[in-house]
Amino acid sequence: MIPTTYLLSDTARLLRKAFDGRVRQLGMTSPQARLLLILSHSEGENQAFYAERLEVEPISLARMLDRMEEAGRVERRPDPADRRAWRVYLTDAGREIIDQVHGCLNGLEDEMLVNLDQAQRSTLATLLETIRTNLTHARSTEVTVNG
Amino acid sequence: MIPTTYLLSDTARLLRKAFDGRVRQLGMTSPQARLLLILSHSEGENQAFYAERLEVEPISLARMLDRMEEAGRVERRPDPADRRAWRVYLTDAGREIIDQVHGCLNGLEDEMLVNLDQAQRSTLATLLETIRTNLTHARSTEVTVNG
DNA sequence: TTGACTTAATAAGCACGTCTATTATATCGG
DNA sequence: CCGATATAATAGACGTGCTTATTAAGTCAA
Repeated sequence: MIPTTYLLSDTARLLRKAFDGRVRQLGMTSPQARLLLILSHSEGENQAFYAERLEVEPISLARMLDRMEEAGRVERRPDPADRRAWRVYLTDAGREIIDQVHGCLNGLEDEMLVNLDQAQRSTLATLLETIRTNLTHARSTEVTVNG
Repeated sequence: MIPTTYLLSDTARLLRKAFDGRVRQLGMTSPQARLLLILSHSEGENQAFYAERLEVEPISLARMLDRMEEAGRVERRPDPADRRAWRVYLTDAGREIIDQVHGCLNGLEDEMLVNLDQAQRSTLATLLETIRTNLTHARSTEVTVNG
């Protein structure tokens, strides 16, 4: 019997691998692709905003931006109201590949959920949401398990 | 609506974080902890065996072993029948913390699955298994090596 | 035996994530 | 205004994973 912890992290690793394989042809990695999608809906915020959205540390986001800026997909512009902060924008080149990223993501989702009907898919989503909530609150709340 | 791909990778990241936090007190990381558990059941195999078990590349396993050997938890011994290979063993120090690692893992699993009854837990396991299988066979986009 | 192929392990270099520490700037209380 | 505190971003060091390439050794066929 495989512990659910292993099962979950294994599955996620395979997912990341599969997504990496797809978006690699676009010259990017999966976290970068995801940031691009977020930018396509919420452009012009500061780095802390995107770090929060991706649920990574600000420094991790900063490193990613360095590489994506170098690749010419995004650009930092100084925040006119806060000299500490940068505002992040898509470049034209970045904007042009958004559709392809969407294509990769949709294709992967289809592939991943093959053999699962609509009911199973929504059950899965619900279960994962619960676990995510459990893990998010794992630090603050000590919960006892009964039966 | 959050794509299931995101939901899954988010949840896994939180899980990894939570496990890291637990085993950190034992001076190790979650992949190291997992390798230790595998070793406690299957000791004395070569590196390729453990890489396969962890489903990582041999080089990733080698780097992990470097650090764990340095930490005095495992040791490499030359394979008497194959001068290319090393056989991997737990040290006494490594063996002594196995129980604590088990404790971390069980505690995490409980925490993660709070609010899910037995039926939901087994549904989750089944769904994740299906997805894992889907992703394992999702080599269509991958460059084929052997035709 | 020789030569081709495979396999075990490692090296180099990169992406991504963490932690801790640091710099610069905002903000808030007195 | 000033000092304490908080926030935005970055630097350094590290662990884990990948790809690609290399070395050494085993294997198998001619």
